[in-house]
Amino acid sequence: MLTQRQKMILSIIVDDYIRSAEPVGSRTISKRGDIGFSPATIRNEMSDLEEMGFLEQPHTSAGRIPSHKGYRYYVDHLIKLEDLSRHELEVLKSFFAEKIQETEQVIQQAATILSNLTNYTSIVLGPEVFSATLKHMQLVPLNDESAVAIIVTNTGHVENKVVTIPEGIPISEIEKVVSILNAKLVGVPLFQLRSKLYNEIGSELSKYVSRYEELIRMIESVFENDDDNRIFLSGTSNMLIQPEFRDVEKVKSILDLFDETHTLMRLFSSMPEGIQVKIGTENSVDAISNCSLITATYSIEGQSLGTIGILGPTRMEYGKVISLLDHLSKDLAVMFARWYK
Amino acid sequence: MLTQRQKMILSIIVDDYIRSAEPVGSRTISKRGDIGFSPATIRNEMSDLEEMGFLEQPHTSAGRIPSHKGYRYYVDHLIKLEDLSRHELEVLKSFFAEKIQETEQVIQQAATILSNLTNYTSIVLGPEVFSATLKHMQLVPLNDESAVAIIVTNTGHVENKVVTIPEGIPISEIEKVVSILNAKLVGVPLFQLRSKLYNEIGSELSKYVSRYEELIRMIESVFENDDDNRIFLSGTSNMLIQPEFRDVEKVKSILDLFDETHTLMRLFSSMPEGIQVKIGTENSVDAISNCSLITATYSIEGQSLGTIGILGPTRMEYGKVISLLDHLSKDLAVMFARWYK
DNA sequence: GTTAGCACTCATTTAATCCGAGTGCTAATC
DNA sequence: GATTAGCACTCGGATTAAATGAGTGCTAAC
Repeated sequence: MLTQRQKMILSIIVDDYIRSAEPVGSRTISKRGDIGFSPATIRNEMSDLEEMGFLEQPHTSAGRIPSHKGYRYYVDHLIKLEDLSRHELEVLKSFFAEKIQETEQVIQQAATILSNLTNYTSIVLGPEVFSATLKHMQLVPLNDESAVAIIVTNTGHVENKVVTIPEGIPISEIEKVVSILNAKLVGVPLFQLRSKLYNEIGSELSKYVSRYEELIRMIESVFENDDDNRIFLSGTSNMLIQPEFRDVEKVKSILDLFDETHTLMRLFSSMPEGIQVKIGTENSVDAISNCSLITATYSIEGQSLGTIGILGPTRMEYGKVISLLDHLSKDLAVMFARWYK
Repeated sequence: MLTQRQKMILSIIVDDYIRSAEPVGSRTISKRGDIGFSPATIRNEMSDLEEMGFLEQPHTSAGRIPSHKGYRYYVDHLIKLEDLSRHELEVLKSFFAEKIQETEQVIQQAATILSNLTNYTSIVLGPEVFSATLKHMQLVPLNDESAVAIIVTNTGHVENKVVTIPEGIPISEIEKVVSILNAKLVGVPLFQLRSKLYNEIGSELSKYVSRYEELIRMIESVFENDDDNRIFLSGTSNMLIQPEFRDVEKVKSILDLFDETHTLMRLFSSMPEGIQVKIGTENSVDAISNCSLITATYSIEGQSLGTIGILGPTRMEYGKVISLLDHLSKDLAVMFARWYK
């Protein structure tokens, strides 16, 4: 357990280092008006803090910087959440004042706003389409072999896929199937579609349509939604303005990661609900072991829809970013709730 | 007009500099087996070439590097197009062997392949949807106020947009409009839709539907397609591996550009047909004044559909990249031609 | 026209030195 | 016992100086 004074010193070091990116020395701390201890005292405390693993020293004659453990303690116990600035509130307000109808646009914009306000990289995972329910489905034949299958959800989201029509099945038959499906499946959440398709619809179809298995397999392929384009990045180049990444070698692997949508998806969809702070190696992805990732989920009625997040150096403005994510995620939740009503 | 020997020397300098990124000296050139002139002679020629503006010297005691004008002359007169390597052919072949049905996926993959094979950044503009013709349109009501409008083209492309339904117009009426539109507009190229809508359809509609102007305005908004998501990048971080961009300051503005989809769209859609090479400041965009951009359009029956391109340092492997783009653009053209048949 | 020779230039590398921020320890002080 | 003043010590970074060497331009000879 840390003494009050140790906490205060740790807190000052973290704050100072976040601001300046320079190791913090005992004199600097001592000179702060509200301290009232000499550098020597501070040094003793810092030495203890280092021994306990909260601080480290880049080299003997440098000041101290927080270790991962130090950041963790700071985030868990010492952090002061900052209120949003007038400007930030302004930006958020005007964002939600706009009447946007496209989910994709909203998400893209949210990402842009986050990266602009923080000067870090933002990563936003759009609302999961799975929990939406089927509003309408349709098949538009393109030619003899293929057709576009279209699914519309109650949230206004449209998924489409080009499918190959099983040979020798007349269009009329397919249309019959689609109209049966529409009658049976409208209102069903997408994630239940596949099981319903097999369990309840299959037998039903067999009455009206020959060779329904092939058709079902075709339709099933439509329901396999690809999540990959749910993810949006903004401010990727902000990574470069951080002094710790001034060296090209060190950013390269991070920027490479940004190209790997799939890894990002995996990383993000594994984030638990609420606000999460992952510091350095707490992240499962190697490329960002020198970064911190803060995420917040937005949800409707306890059901998490998607995730917004900020990636920056471990030396990140935790207080500010957490407040911002908290605020925005709640606003997004409200907005989607109204939207999906 | 350059003498044969000057051309040879310029060519060697460009090739060597492209390979090594180091200024090329007279001794290096002289030592090449097939030259047969002493360094002194080469120096005289280089001095002349510099005076003519084809070469420049980073500083007095350094070798020469090609100027923009030098690269231009090289590309216009000296370039040796390289045949694709076995490996490159292999990759392209297996790409086109896959049966992919989604335009978006094809384009994304094409971008990935380009950046992987070249180690530069690739930028790909997907097929213009404008030249496709309308296959089907539909309106799916979500609730009393809004609906999803869906357009399917003969190429299997689906555009959708959430629209607000003008107050007090019953669904039945809207459905009537849509069915009229379907009857009249199927087969019309998308770029003609808006004019047709006003000139031919307007008067027709007025017979059946009251307050058709509002409806037309609503439908028109659906036809305003946003091009912004036609563009795909890959290998953006490859910019960092170029020695000329080892300095973070210099890449920052380029990476920033990659976030500005809109500028990229403008840049790309202004590219003329065929293969284009823009060297350094020939590019209208400031951020890439130290880069070269090579683009190739792919087209069906003389009608250009989209553009594939490679962005790299001016010190780019022109011969290799041009061959690759040429090859891939033609393959894409064939593929889409068959696809759209 | 070509080339050998030579003086000259200048970025880059290496080494030597200095500087100062910061530490750890000890002894004196509160 | 906690705090602090004092001091020797450490070490990265900046500064300077010298050495290196790749490359040039010019001139005179071939």
